[in-house]
Amino acid sequence: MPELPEVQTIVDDLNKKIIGRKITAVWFDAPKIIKKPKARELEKKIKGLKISVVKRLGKNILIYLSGDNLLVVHQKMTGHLLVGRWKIQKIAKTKFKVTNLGKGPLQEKVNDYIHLIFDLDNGQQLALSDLRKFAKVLFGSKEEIEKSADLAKIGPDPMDKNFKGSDFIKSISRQKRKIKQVLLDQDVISGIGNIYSDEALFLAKIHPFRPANKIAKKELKNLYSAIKNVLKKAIKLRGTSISDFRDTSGEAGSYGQRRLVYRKESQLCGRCKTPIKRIKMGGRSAHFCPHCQKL
DNA sequence: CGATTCCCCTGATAGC
DNA sequence: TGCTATCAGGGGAATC
Repeated sequence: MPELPEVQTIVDDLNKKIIGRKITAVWFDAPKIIKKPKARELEKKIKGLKISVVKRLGKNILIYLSGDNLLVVHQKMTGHLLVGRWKIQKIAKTKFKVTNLGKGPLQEKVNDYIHLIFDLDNGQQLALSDLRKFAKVLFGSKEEIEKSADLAKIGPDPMDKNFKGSDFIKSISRQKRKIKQVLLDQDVISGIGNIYSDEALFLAKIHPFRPANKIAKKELKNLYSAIKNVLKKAIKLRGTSISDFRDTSGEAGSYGQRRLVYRKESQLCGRCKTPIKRIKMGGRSAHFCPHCQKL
């Protein structure tokens, strides 16, 4: 599932591939993914706009367009932004078959779940694939979208140079909730999801269920470094593809092979050889070493 | 305030 | 074989 490193990989790709391109047409077959405005309206308004720059805000992909417009994509769990060329065939009243015209990894089944395509003025296309249809698309004036509830509350970015250890300690230590939950809260700190919260807590030797306000300053400092280090490493390796993440060319990332605890239940801890445990909290699962990570 | 539950959706997997 | 039930999971909303 795309978290900060995966989203950063997409943003970096897009900045190489689609800057300066004009959107010439829009196709969609799952209008519910487009939350704002209505799909038809988005189609009408976005045609002719030129892509100026792509940024990341938490796990959101921000595609800035001419005329001070902004297109936002949140990939949620199974969303993929892809650049390529596809052929669309109507196979029933509301059913379509999307086939990749290029070669390479995009031949995979990711094509079966493409629900939104932007035609670009160089013959390329920007496509949104999403098996679960949880992805979210927003479009409007830069001002309106940036101020919208979806983006306005998003907390500081752990990769931001201005986000200091002292800020992290301050915002975390006043929370009573379990530390894992706090790390997943996008309003407290943005970009971290299930994978990297497990990895960072393992590195910092903190049990995922420990109340955030019961963690010593020194441990929080370690956690701060752990988060930065693991995200940095994952960005370098272009993300984790344990689930189904792919970059804009359909290529997998390789952090998954280096992961320490995430989805490694009953495998042995790399530090102490204790079997890794998996426990549920709410609807999510936490993976950790019951020996190294103290409650 | 915090904690829990449901919902969105669909492929994979387990049980019968 | 083929059906049904359950689960995963980001994030928002509703409820306790």
